[in-house]
Amino acid sequence: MAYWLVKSEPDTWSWSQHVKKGVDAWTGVRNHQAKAHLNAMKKGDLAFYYHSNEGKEIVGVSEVVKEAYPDPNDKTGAFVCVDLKAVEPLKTPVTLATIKADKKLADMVLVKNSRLSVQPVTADEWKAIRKMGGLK
DNA sequence: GCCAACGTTGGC
DNA sequence: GCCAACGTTGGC
Repeated sequence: MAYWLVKSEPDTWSWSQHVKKGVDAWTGVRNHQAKAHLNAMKKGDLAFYYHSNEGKEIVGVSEVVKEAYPDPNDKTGAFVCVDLKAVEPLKTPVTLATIKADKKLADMVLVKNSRLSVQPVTADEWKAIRKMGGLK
């Protein structure tokens, strides 16, 4: 079981849209590092859902329900996407500022390489953020 | 194959 | 809206 963090601009695709749809394809990745992470995702892995620009906070938890396959929106066929299912929202969103202020989390990829849209999260980071978000 | 120029992302 | 950081492109 691995943990991830995926980012979306709420303007484009927000958590509430994700929840409404239930399962949706995580498309639009056009970066090779992010692609490598998508390829590493396994069915049943969990991912934090992060809102960039608006909010700058982790708002929910999603589950990988389909492993990487070619992105239907990518004409070149070079990039992939996965299917994610909305699992549960955080009771309290965990903001970027909060993460930066926490010693345990200050070296997360989210802080170090904020532009990467799909990132690995360690088990420790996962637990800490769930707790901060008000989940068991 | 190097590197400068450019475009995009995302925090502030 | 600005700008720093990063990735990509293209000239040499």
